[in-house]
Amino acid sequence: MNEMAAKPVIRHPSQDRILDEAEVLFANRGYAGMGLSELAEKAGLSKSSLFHHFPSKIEIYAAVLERVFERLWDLIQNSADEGGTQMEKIEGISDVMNDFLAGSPHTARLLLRSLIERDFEDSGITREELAKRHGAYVFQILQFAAKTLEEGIENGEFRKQSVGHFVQTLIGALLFHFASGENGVVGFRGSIFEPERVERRKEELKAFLRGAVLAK
Amino acid sequence: MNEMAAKPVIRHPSQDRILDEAEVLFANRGYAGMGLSELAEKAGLSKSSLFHHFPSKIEIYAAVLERVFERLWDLIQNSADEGGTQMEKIEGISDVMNDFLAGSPHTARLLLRSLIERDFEDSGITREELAKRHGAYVFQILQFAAKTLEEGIENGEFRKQSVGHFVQTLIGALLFHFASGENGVVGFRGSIFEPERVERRKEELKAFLRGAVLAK
DNA sequence: GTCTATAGGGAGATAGAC
DNA sequence: GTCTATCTCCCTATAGAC
Repeated sequence: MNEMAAKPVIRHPSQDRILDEAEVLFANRGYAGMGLSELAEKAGLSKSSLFHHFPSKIEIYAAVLERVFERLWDLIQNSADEGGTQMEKIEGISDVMNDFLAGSPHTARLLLRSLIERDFEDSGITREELAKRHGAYVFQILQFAAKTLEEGIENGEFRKQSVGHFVQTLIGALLFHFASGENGVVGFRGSIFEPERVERRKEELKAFLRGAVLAK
Repeated sequence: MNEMAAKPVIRHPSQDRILDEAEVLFANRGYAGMGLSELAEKAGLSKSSLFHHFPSKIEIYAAVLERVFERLWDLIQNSADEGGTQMEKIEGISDVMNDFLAGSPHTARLLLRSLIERDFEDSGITREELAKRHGAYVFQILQFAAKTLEEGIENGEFRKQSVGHFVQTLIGALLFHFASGENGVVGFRGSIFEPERVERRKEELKAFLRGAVLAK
Protein backbone atom coordinates (compact mmCIF):
# COMPACT_ATOMS: atom_id res chain seq x y z
CA MET A 1 0.00 0.00 0.00
CA ASN A 2 3.04 2.25 0.34
CA GLU A 3 4.67 1.77 -3.06
CA MET A 4 4.88 5.48 -3.84
CA ALA A 5 4.85 7.18 -0.47
CA ALA A 6 7.62 9.22 1.15
CA LYS A 7 9.11 10.69 -2.00
CA PRO A 8 11.16 13.44 -0.33
CA VAL A 9 10.98 16.58 -2.45
CA ILE A 10 13.76 18.92 -1.32
CA ARG A 11 12.76 22.52 -1.78
CA HIS A 12 14.38 25.84 -1.04
CA PRO A 13 12.68 27.76 1.81
CA SER A 14 11.68 30.48 -0.63
CA GLN A 15 10.07 27.90 -2.87
CA ASP A 16 7.88 26.68 -0.03
CA ARG A 17 6.87 30.22 0.85
CA ILE A 18 5.98 30.82 -2.78
CA LEU A 19 3.97 27.62 -3.02
CA ASP A 20 2.14 28.33 0.25
CA GLU A 21 0.94 31.68 -1.04
CA ALA A 22 0.33 30.44 -4.56
CA GLU A 23 -1.90 27.68 -3.22
CA VAL A 24 -4.25 30.21 -1.65
CA LEU A 25 -4.18 32.58 -4.59
CA PHE A 26 -4.82 29.92 -7.23
CA ALA A 27 -7.70 28.62 -5.13
CA ASN A 28 -9.30 32.04 -4.72
CA ARG A 29 -8.69 33.55 -8.14
CA GLY A 30 -8.25 30.61 -10.49
CA TYR A 31 -5.30 30.07 -12.79
CA ALA A 32 -5.98 32.99 -15.11
CA GLY A 33 -7.10 35.33 -12.34
CA MET A 34 -4.00 34.87 -10.20
CA GLY A 35 -1.27 37.41 -10.98
CA LEU A 36 2.42 36.92 -10.34
CA SER A 37 2.78 40.46 -8.98
CA GLU A 38 0.34 39.66 -6.19
CA LEU A 39 2.04 36.34 -5.54
CA ALA A 40 5.46 38.00 -5.34
CA GLU A 41 4.13 40.60 -2.92
CA LYS A 42 2.55 38.00 -0.59
CA ALA A 43 5.67 35.83 -0.72
CA GLY A 44 7.86 38.82 0.12
CA LEU A 45 9.86 38.71 -3.09
CA SER A 46 10.13 40.70 -6.27
CA LYS A 47 8.27 39.38 -9.27
CA SER A 48 11.40 38.41 -11.13
CA SER A 49 12.72 36.40 -8.18
CA LEU A 50 9.84 34.01 -8.74
CA PHE A 51 11.44 33.10 -12.04
CA HIS A 52 14.62 32.06 -10.29
CA HIS A 53 12.70 29.32 -8.46
CA PHE A 54 10.21 28.35 -11.13
CA PRO A 55 10.53 28.63 -14.91
CA SER A 56 6.93 29.78 -15.50
CA LYS A 57 3.51 30.36 -13.98
CA ILE A 58 2.20 27.02 -15.14
CA GLU A 59 5.06 25.25 -13.37
CA ILE A 60 4.13 26.98 -10.12
CA TYR A 61 0.56 25.74 -10.58
CA ALA A 62 1.80 22.21 -11.30
CA ALA A 63 3.97 22.24 -8.17
CA VAL A 64 1.08 23.50 -6.04
CA LEU A 65 -1.23 20.72 -7.23
CA GLU A 66 1.43 18.05 -6.87
CA ARG A 67 2.09 19.05 -3.28
CA VAL A 68 -1.54 19.15 -2.18
CA PHE A 69 -2.59 15.90 -3.87
CA GLU A 70 0.49 14.17 -2.47
CA ARG A 71 -0.50 15.22 1.05
CA LEU A 72 -4.06 14.02 0.56
CA TRP A 73 -3.03 10.65 -0.84
CA ASP A 74 -0.68 10.07 2.09
CA LEU A 75 -3.51 10.73 4.53
CA ILE A 76 -5.88 8.40 2.68
CA GLN A 77 -3.27 5.64 2.60
CA ASN A 78 -2.75 5.90 6.35
CA SER A 79 -6.45 5.67 7.07
CA ALA A 80 -6.69 2.66 4.77
CA ASP A 81 -4.44 0.56 6.98
CA GLU A 82 -7.02 0.58 9.74
CA GLY A 83 -9.08 -2.03 7.95
CA GLY A 84 -12.61 -2.99 9.00
CA THR A 85 -15.70 -3.46 6.84
CA GLN A 86 -15.93 -1.88 3.41
CA MET A 87 -18.46 0.57 4.85
CA GLU A 88 -15.96 1.59 7.51
CA LYS A 89 -13.37 2.11 4.81
CA ILE A 90 -15.71 4.33 2.80
CA GLU A 91 -16.49 6.25 5.98
CA GLY A 92 -12.76 6.53 6.56
CA ILE A 93 -12.20 8.09 3.15
CA SER A 94 -15.07 10.49 3.79
CA ASP A 95 -13.73 11.50 7.22
CA VAL A 96 -10.14 11.92 6.05
CA MET A 97 -11.15 14.05 3.09
CA ASN A 98 -13.57 16.15 5.12
CA ASP A 99 -10.87 16.83 7.72
CA PHE A 100 -8.36 17.65 5.01
CA LEU A 101 -10.72 20.03 3.21
CA ALA A 102 -11.85 21.62 6.46
CA GLY A 103 -8.24 22.29 7.42
CA SER A 104 -8.09 25.47 5.40
CA PRO A 105 -10.85 27.29 3.54
CA HIS A 106 -9.07 27.36 0.20
CA THR A 107 -8.26 23.68 -0.25
CA ALA A 108 -11.59 22.42 -1.58
CA ARG A 109 -11.78 25.29 -4.05
CA LEU A 110 -8.30 24.52 -5.32
CA LEU A 111 -9.05 20.83 -5.80
CA LEU A 112 -12.45 21.43 -7.34
CA ARG A 113 -11.04 23.95 -9.78
CA SER A 114 -8.18 21.64 -10.70
CA LEU A 115 -10.72 18.99 -11.69
CA ILE A 116 -12.97 21.22 -13.80
CA GLU A 117 -10.79 24.05 -15.13
CA ARG A 118 -9.01 24.32 -18.42
CA ASP A 119 -7.79 27.91 -18.03
CA PHE A 120 -4.12 27.06 -18.42
CA GLU A 121 -4.67 25.65 -21.91
CA ASP A 122 -3.78 29.11 -23.18
CA SER A 123 -0.21 28.43 -21.98
CA GLY A 124 0.27 25.84 -24.72
CA ILE A 125 0.21 23.09 -22.10
CA THR A 126 -2.54 20.50 -22.34
CA ARG A 127 -4.60 19.12 -19.50
CA GLU A 128 -2.79 15.81 -19.84
CA GLU A 129 0.67 17.38 -19.62
CA LEU A 130 -0.27 19.26 -16.45
CA ALA A 131 -1.85 16.14 -14.99
CA LYS A 132 1.42 14.22 -15.32
CA ARG A 133 2.60 16.01 -12.20
CA HIS A 134 -0.29 15.37 -9.85
CA GLY A 135 -2.37 12.97 -11.95
CA ALA A 136 -0.84 9.87 -10.42
CA TYR A 137 -2.06 10.90 -6.96
CA VAL A 138 -5.54 11.77 -8.23
CA PHE A 139 -5.76 8.47 -10.06
CA GLN A 140 -4.79 6.48 -6.97
CA ILE A 141 -7.26 8.32 -4.76
CA LEU A 142 -10.09 7.65 -7.20
CA GLN A 143 -8.98 4.04 -7.68
CA PHE A 144 -8.88 3.47 -3.96
CA ALA A 145 -12.44 4.71 -3.51
CA ALA A 146 -13.60 2.68 -6.49
CA LYS A 147 -11.91 -0.51 -5.30
CA THR A 148 -13.39 -0.13 -1.84
CA LEU A 149 -16.93 0.15 -3.19
CA GLU A 150 -16.36 -2.66 -5.68
CA GLU A 151 -15.27 -5.08 -2.98
CA GLY A 152 -18.28 -4.15 -0.88
CA ILE A 153 -20.60 -4.92 -3.77
CA GLU A 154 -18.87 -8.25 -4.40
CA ASN A 155 -19.17 -9.43 -0.81
CA GLY A 156 -22.83 -8.37 -0.62
CA GLU A 157 -22.27 -5.57 1.90
CA PHE A 158 -23.37 -2.92 -0.63
CA ARG A 159 -26.25 -2.93 -3.08
CA LYS A 160 -25.42 -3.34 -6.75
CA GLN A 161 -24.62 0.04 -8.27
CA SER A 162 -22.31 1.83 -10.69
CA VAL A 163 -18.88 2.30 -9.16
CA GLY A 164 -18.06 5.24 -11.45
CA HIS A 165 -21.21 7.15 -10.60
CA PHE A 166 -20.67 6.54 -6.90
CA VAL A 167 -17.17 8.02 -7.06
CA GLN A 168 -18.36 11.02 -9.09
CA THR A 169 -21.13 11.66 -6.56
CA LEU A 170 -18.85 11.25 -3.56
CA ILE A 171 -16.14 13.60 -4.86
CA GLY A 172 -18.75 16.18 -5.84
CA ALA A 173 -20.39 16.07 -2.42
CA LEU A 174 -17.07 16.25 -0.55
CA LEU A 175 -15.50 19.06 -2.57
CA PHE A 176 -18.55 21.22 -3.16
CA HIS A 177 -19.51 21.60 0.48
CA PHE A 178 -16.19 23.14 1.49
CA ALA A 179 -15.77 25.00 -1.78
CA SER A 180 -19.14 26.72 -1.51
CA GLY A 181 -18.00 29.55 0.75
CA GLU A 182 -17.89 30.43 4.45
CA ASN A 183 -21.61 29.80 4.92
CA GLY A 184 -22.28 27.32 2.12
CA VAL A 185 -24.78 28.00 -0.65
CA VAL A 186 -27.63 27.28 1.75
CA GLY A 187 -26.47 29.97 4.17
CA PHE A 188 -25.57 28.14 7.34
CA ARG A 189 -25.47 30.38 10.37
CA GLY A 190 -21.79 30.59 11.22
CA SER A 191 -18.78 29.30 9.35
CA ILE A 192 -18.78 25.80 7.92
CA PHE A 193 -15.12 25.55 9.00
CA GLU A 194 -15.86 25.71 12.73
CA PRO A 195 -14.87 22.41 14.39
CA GLU A 196 -18.40 21.52 15.56
CA ARG A 197 -19.80 22.17 12.10
CA VAL A 198 -17.13 20.05 10.51
CA GLU A 199 -17.96 17.15 12.85
CA ARG A 200 -21.61 17.57 11.98
CA ARG A 201 -20.81 17.52 8.27
CA LYS A 202 -18.84 14.31 8.71
CA GLU A 203 -21.69 12.60 10.56
CA GLU A 204 -24.37 13.80 8.14
CA LEU A 205 -22.40 12.67 5.11
CA LYS A 206 -21.60 9.27 6.60
CA ALA A 207 -25.27 8.65 7.46
CA PHE A 208 -26.17 9.74 3.94
CA LEU A 209 -23.60 7.38 2.41
CA ARG A 210 -24.61 4.42 4.59
CA GLY A 211 -28.20 4.69 3.42
CA ALA A 212 -27.12 5.21 -0.15
CA VAL A 213 -24.71 2.30 -0.61
CA LEU A 214 -25.49 -0.43 1.94
CA ALA A 215 -27.63 -3.39 0.85
CA LYS A 216 -31.06 -3.44 2.46
CA MET B 1 -45.95 28.80 -7.37
CA ASN B 2 -45.69 31.14 -10.35
CA GLU B 3 -45.22 34.47 -8.60
CA MET B 4 -42.05 35.40 -10.45
CA ALA B 5 -42.24 33.44 -13.68
CA ALA B 6 -42.62 34.79 -17.23
CA LYS B 7 -40.76 38.02 -16.78
CA PRO B 8 -40.23 38.79 -20.46
CA VAL B 9 -36.76 40.23 -20.95
CA ILE B 10 -36.64 41.90 -24.36
CA ARG B 11 -33.18 41.72 -25.85
CA HIS B 12 -31.62 42.82 -29.10
CA PRO B 13 -30.67 39.90 -31.39
CA SER B 14 -27.00 40.88 -31.05
CA GLN B 15 -27.32 40.78 -27.29
CA ASP B 16 -28.56 37.21 -27.41
CA ARG B 17 -25.74 36.18 -29.71
CA ILE B 18 -23.25 37.80 -27.33
CA LEU B 19 -24.77 36.09 -24.30
CA ASP B 20 -24.85 32.70 -26.03
CA GLU B 21 -21.15 32.85 -26.77
CA ALA B 22 -20.28 34.45 -23.45
CA GLU B 23 -22.07 31.64 -21.61
CA VAL B 24 -19.74 29.05 -23.13
CA LEU B 25 -16.60 31.14 -22.74
CA PHE B 26 -17.23 32.07 -19.10
CA ALA B 27 -17.90 28.38 -18.37
CA ASN B 28 -14.71 27.18 -20.03
CA ARG B 29 -12.28 29.92 -19.04
CA GLY B 30 -13.73 31.47 -15.90
CA TYR B 31 -14.43 35.15 -15.40
CA ALA B 32 -10.80 36.31 -15.41
CA GLY B 33 -9.72 33.93 -18.15
CA MET B 34 -12.40 34.97 -20.62
CA GLY B 35 -11.28 37.79 -22.89
CA LEU B 36 -13.57 40.22 -24.66
CA SER B 37 -11.57 39.94 -27.89
CA GLU B 38 -12.37 36.26 -28.11
CA LEU B 39 -15.99 36.91 -27.24
CA ALA B 40 -16.28 39.60 -29.92
CA GLU B 41 -14.76 37.28 -32.50
CA LYS B 42 -17.12 34.38 -31.67
CA ALA B 43 -20.12 36.71 -31.64
CA GLY B 44 -19.14 38.17 -35.02
CA LEU B 45 -18.68 41.71 -33.76
CA SER B 46 -15.84 44.07 -33.07
CA LYS B 47 -14.66 44.31 -29.50
CA SER B 48 -15.99 47.82 -29.02
CA SER B 49 -19.45 46.89 -30.28
CA LEU B 50 -19.81 44.76 -27.16
CA PHE B 51 -19.79 47.98 -25.15
CA HIS B 52 -22.77 49.28 -27.06
CA HIS B 53 -24.89 46.41 -25.73
CA PHE B 54 -23.35 46.04 -22.28
CA PRO B 55 -21.62 48.66 -20.15
CA SER B 56 -18.88 46.32 -18.88
CA LYS B 57 -17.56 42.78 -18.73
CA ILE B 58 -19.07 42.18 -15.30
CA GLU B 59 -22.52 43.16 -16.64
CA ILE B 60 -22.20 40.57 -19.40
CA TYR B 61 -21.39 37.98 -16.74
CA ALA B 62 -24.36 39.08 -14.64
CA ALA B 63 -26.67 38.82 -17.66
CA VAL B 64 -25.37 35.35 -18.53
CA LEU B 65 -25.99 34.05 -15.01
CA GLU B 66 -29.42 35.68 -14.77
CA ARG B 67 -30.52 34.05 -18.01
CA VAL B 68 -29.33 30.54 -17.16
CA PHE B 69 -30.67 30.48 -13.58
CA GLU B 70 -33.98 31.89 -14.79
CA ARG B 71 -34.30 29.01 -17.28
CA LEU B 72 -33.43 26.44 -14.61
CA TRP B 73 -35.90 27.83 -12.09
CA ASP B 74 -38.69 27.78 -14.68
CA LEU B 75 -38.01 24.10 -15.40
CA ILE B 76 -37.98 23.21 -11.72
CA GLN B 77 -41.23 25.06 -11.11
CA ASN B 78 -42.94 23.18 -13.93
CA SER B 79 -41.80 19.82 -12.59
CA ALA B 80 -43.01 20.77 -9.15
CA ASP B 81 -46.64 21.00 -10.28
CA GLU B 82 -46.72 17.25 -10.93
CA GLY B 83 -47.05 16.51 -7.24
CA GLY B 84 -46.72 13.02 -5.74
CA THR B 85 -44.76 11.92 -2.70
CA GLN B 86 -41.89 14.02 -1.37
CA MET B 87 -39.51 11.37 -2.69
CA GLU B 88 -41.01 11.76 -6.15
CA LYS B 89 -40.53 15.51 -5.88
CA ILE B 90 -36.87 15.12 -4.92
CA GLU B 91 -36.43 12.72 -7.82
CA GLY B 92 -38.14 15.28 -10.03
CA ILE B 93 -35.65 17.98 -9.04
CA SER B 94 -32.80 15.56 -9.65
CA ASP B 95 -34.09 14.57 -13.09
CA VAL B 96 -34.83 18.12 -14.18
CA MET B 97 -31.43 19.37 -13.13
CA ASN B 98 -29.62 16.40 -14.67
CA ASP B 99 -31.43 16.95 -17.97
CA PHE B 100 -30.70 20.66 -17.84
CA LEU B 101 -27.00 20.15 -17.10
CA ALA B 102 -26.71 17.38 -19.69
CA GLY B 103 -28.21 19.67 -22.34
CA SER B 104 -24.87 21.30 -23.06
CA PRO B 105 -21.42 20.45 -21.75
CA HIS B 106 -20.66 23.91 -20.43
CA THR B 107 -23.69 24.52 -18.22
CA ALA B 108 -22.62 22.64 -15.10
CA ARG B 109 -19.19 24.25 -15.18
CA LEU B 110 -20.77 27.69 -15.44
CA LEU B 111 -23.12 27.09 -12.51
CA LEU B 112 -20.45 25.45 -10.36
CA ARG B 113 -18.02 28.28 -11.00
CA SER B 114 -20.68 30.86 -10.23
CA LEU B 115 -21.19 29.28 -6.82
CA ILE B 116 -17.52 29.03 -5.84
CA GLU B 117 -15.68 31.80 -7.72
CA ARG B 118 -14.77 35.25 -6.56
CA ASP B 119 -12.70 36.24 -9.58
CA PHE B 120 -14.77 39.28 -10.44
CA GLU B 121 -14.08 40.90 -7.07
CA ASP B 122 -11.20 42.68 -8.78
CA SER B 123 -13.82 44.65 -10.71
CA GLY B 124 -14.87 46.47 -7.55
CA ILE B 125 -18.15 44.58 -7.49
CA THR B 126 -18.85 42.36 -4.50
CA ARG B 127 -20.29 38.89 -4.60
CA GLU B 128 -23.51 40.22 -3.12
CA GLU B 129 -23.91 42.91 -5.76
CA LEU B 130 -23.44 40.41 -8.55
CA ALA B 131 -25.84 37.99 -6.90
CA LYS B 132 -28.62 40.58 -6.93
CA ARG B 133 -29.15 39.73 -10.59
CA HIS B 134 -29.43 35.93 -10.41
CA GLY B 135 -29.43 35.41 -6.66
CA ALA B 136 -33.21 35.40 -6.39
CA TYR B 137 -33.43 32.40 -8.72
CA VAL B 138 -30.64 30.54 -6.91
CA PHE B 139 -32.32 31.22 -3.58
CA GLN B 140 -35.66 29.89 -4.78
CA ILE B 141 -34.13 26.74 -6.25
CA LEU B 142 -32.32 26.00 -2.99
CA GLN B 143 -35.40 26.85 -0.94
CA PHE B 144 -37.55 24.57 -3.04
CA ALA B 145 -35.21 21.62 -2.52
CA ALA B 146 -34.96 22.39 1.19
CA LYS B 147 -38.73 22.69 1.63
CA THR B 148 -39.31 19.42 -0.18
CA LEU B 149 -36.95 17.51 2.08
CA GLU B 150 -38.29 19.25 5.17
CA GLU B 151 -41.87 18.21 4.45
CA GLY B 152 -40.73 14.64 3.84
CA ILE B 153 -39.04 14.57 7.22
CA GLU B 154 -42.12 16.02 8.92
CA ASN B 155 -44.50 13.45 7.46
CA GLY B 156 -42.14 10.58 8.31
CA GLU B 157 -41.32 9.68 4.71
CA PHE B 158 -37.66 10.65 5.19
CA ARG B 159 -35.28 9.90 8.05
CA LYS B 160 -34.34 12.79 10.31
CA GLN B 161 -31.36 14.66 8.86
CA SER B 162 -29.93 18.11 8.29
CA VAL B 163 -31.75 19.90 5.48
CA GLY B 164 -28.81 22.20 4.80
CA HIS B 165 -26.30 19.39 4.46
CA PHE B 166 -28.66 17.47 2.21
CA VAL B 167 -28.96 20.42 -0.16
CA GLN B 168 -25.20 21.01 -0.18
CA THR B 169 -24.60 17.35 -0.98
CA LEU B 170 -27.27 17.23 -3.68
CA ILE B 171 -26.04 20.35 -5.50
CA GLY B 172 -22.46 19.14 -5.30
CA ALA B 173 -23.34 15.74 -6.72
CA LEU B 174 -25.48 17.19 -9.51
CA LEU B 175 -23.07 19.90 -10.64
CA PHE B 176 -19.79 18.07 -10.24
CA HIS B 177 -20.68 15.11 -12.40
CA PHE B 178 -21.41 17.20 -15.49
CA ALA B 179 -18.68 19.73 -14.72
CA SER B 180 -15.97 17.08 -14.45
CA GLY B 181 -15.29 16.81 -18.18
CA GLU B 182 -16.29 14.68 -21.17
CA ASN B 183 -15.37 11.43 -19.42
CA GLY B 184 -15.75 12.43 -15.77
CA VAL B 185 -12.88 12.26 -13.28
CA VAL B 186 -13.27 8.49 -13.13
CA GLY B 187 -12.73 8.12 -16.89
CA PHE B 188 -16.01 6.70 -18.20
CA ARG B 189 -15.62 5.08 -21.60
CA GLY B 190 -17.47 7.46 -23.92
CA SER B 191 -18.97 10.86 -23.25
CA ILE B 192 -21.05 11.45 -20.15
CA PHE B 193 -23.33 13.61 -22.32
CA GLU B 194 -24.54 10.73 -24.51
CA PRO B 195 -28.29 10.20 -23.97
CA GLU B 196 -27.97 6.65 -22.63
CA ARG B 197 -25.29 7.73 -20.15
CA VAL B 198 -27.43 10.63 -19.00
CA GLU B 199 -30.35 8.28 -18.35
CA ARG B 200 -28.01 6.00 -16.43
CA ARG B 201 -26.77 8.92 -14.35
CA LYS B 202 -30.34 9.90 -13.53
CA GLU B 203 -31.24 6.38 -12.39
CA GLU B 204 -28.04 5.89 -10.40
CA LEU B 205 -28.46 9.19 -8.60
CA LYS B 206 -32.12 8.60 -7.80
CA ALA B 207 -31.36 5.17 -6.36
CA PHE B 208 -28.57 6.74 -4.34
CA LEU B 209 -30.85 9.48 -3.04
CA ARG B 210 -33.69 7.08 -2.17
CA GLY B 211 -31.38 5.02 0.01
CA ALA B 212 -29.86 8.13 1.54
CA VAL B 213 -33.00 10.04 2.55
CA LEU B 214 -35.90 7.60 2.92
CA ALA B 215 -36.79 6.37 6.40
CA LYS B 216 -36.05 2.67 6.93
C1' DG C 1 -25.40 49.91 -34.32
C1' DT C 2 -21.05 49.07 -36.08
C1' DC C 3 -16.56 50.24 -36.95
C1' DT C 4 -11.10 51.82 -36.48
C1' DA C 5 -7.94 53.72 -33.49
C1' DT C 6 -6.10 54.18 -29.20
C1' DA C 7 -5.70 55.13 -24.38
C1' DG C 8 -3.96 53.28 -20.03
C1' DG C 9 -2.82 49.68 -17.32
C1' DG C 10 -1.40 44.99 -16.02
C1' DA C 11 0.07 40.56 -17.48
C1' DG C 12 4.16 37.03 -17.93
C1' DA C 13 8.74 36.88 -18.78
C1' DT C 14 13.86 38.52 -19.56
C1' DA C 15 18.45 41.17 -18.95
C1' DG C 16 21.87 42.08 -16.25
C1' DA C 17 23.83 44.46 -11.99
C1' DC C 18 24.99 43.23 -7.22
C1' DG D 1 19.45 34.52 -4.74
C1' DT D 2 17.57 38.94 -5.05
C1' DC D 3 16.96 43.10 -7.11
C1' DT D 4 15.58 47.23 -10.74
C1' DA D 5 14.47 48.12 -15.24
C1' DT D 6 12.41 46.82 -19.23
C1' DC D 7 10.28 44.12 -23.12
C1' DT D 8 6.24 42.64 -25.41
C1' DC D 9 1.78 41.50 -25.43
C1' DC D 10 -2.99 41.54 -24.18
C1' DC D 11 -6.50 43.35 -21.26
C1' DT D 12 -10.88 46.43 -20.44
C1' DA D 13 -12.68 50.45 -21.84
C1' DT D 14 -13.30 54.98 -24.52
C1' DA D 15 -13.42 58.43 -28.54
C1' DG D 16 -15.36 59.52 -32.41
C1' DA D 17 -16.24 58.69 -37.57
C1' DC D 18 -19.81 56.53 -40.49
